[in-house]
Amino acid sequence: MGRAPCCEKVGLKKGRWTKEEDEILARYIKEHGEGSWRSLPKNAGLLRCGKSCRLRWINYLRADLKRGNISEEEEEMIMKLHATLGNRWSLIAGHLPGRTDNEIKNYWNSHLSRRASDFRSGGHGVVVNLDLAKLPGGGKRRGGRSGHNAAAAKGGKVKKGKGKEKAAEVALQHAAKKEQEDINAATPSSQEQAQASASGVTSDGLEDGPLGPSEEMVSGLLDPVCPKLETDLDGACMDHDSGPCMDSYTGPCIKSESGPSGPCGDVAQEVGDHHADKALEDWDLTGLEISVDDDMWDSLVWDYNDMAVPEGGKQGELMPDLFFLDNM
DNA sequence: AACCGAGACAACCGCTGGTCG
DNA sequence: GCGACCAGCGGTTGTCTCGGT
Repeated sequence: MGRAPCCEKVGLKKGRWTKEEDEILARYIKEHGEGSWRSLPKNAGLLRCGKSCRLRWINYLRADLKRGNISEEEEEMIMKLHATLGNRWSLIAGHLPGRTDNEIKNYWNSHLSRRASDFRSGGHGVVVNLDLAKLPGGGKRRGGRSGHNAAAAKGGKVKKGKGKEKAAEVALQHAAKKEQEDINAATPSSQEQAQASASGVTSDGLEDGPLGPSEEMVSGLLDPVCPKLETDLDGACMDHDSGPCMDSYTGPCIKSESGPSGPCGDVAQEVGDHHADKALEDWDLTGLEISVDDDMWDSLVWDYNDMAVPEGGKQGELMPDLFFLDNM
């Protein structure tokens, strides 16, 4: 059967919005506020679907939107956030005031993904494929409104985001820190990198754990409340029985790879620099009810490619810091 | 000047999760 | 507990613009 369409499509206008329609919509929202998108077009006298109105408002008419080119800082931020969040454009957009998910998504698809792809295809750095589909909730589409968003929709202004956004925030904080630390650090030799590569952080043969990590666990790792990893590991890397490398990486980033199941779900991170000795001092598992032996690691899929530094190339050229895996 | 292809961006579509009756 | 409704998300498609031939 399928569900009924979200709105009667008969007689509804599609395609580009006219200036008049924009004015009507903007005026109506100014008077009545956002929300009730389903009834909005009817009440406002627009021959548009509620969804269309919402999209138009969010992506174009909102007063707080920043128009114009994406700055280098914003671009870098997008790259970083994408490394952490994958194609979660709304979360990424949440960290870029005045930018919409649609805008960022378009920008990524037309600019950054190619850059990242080009960089990767040049054999630069290491690719770590983190299969978010293996994470509960991680690989799934995050449609729907969250509870707090629902609350907001009911009238209250509730700050968006919980675990994943927090994760992004912390990741960025650490990225900034790491960037400062790493920027002067000696670039490890290819040999060192090869050693790092040989440390066992590979994906083949990895068995999926019976249960993946809970979203709370993953978020918890990056949660500012208890983010610090502390480890008694001597080595920089956890082997793949115990989990992904917890070392500090810097390097170029990032590619989103489409799997057979579609574009979302996989985040491939290009990791160039492998600071075998830096590692873990910043991380503290204290307070997290997990251990490095936890099953959660088993469901992460790692795919190391080439560790070689591009000839004459500088690692970190494209993306000087990588933090998600650092934090893991 | 006309055509064509690529790039950029706006909008649509299908699906999802949360809420509510 | 269930289903309908709703808002939101991300992928995809459509349209416009611009540069090259």
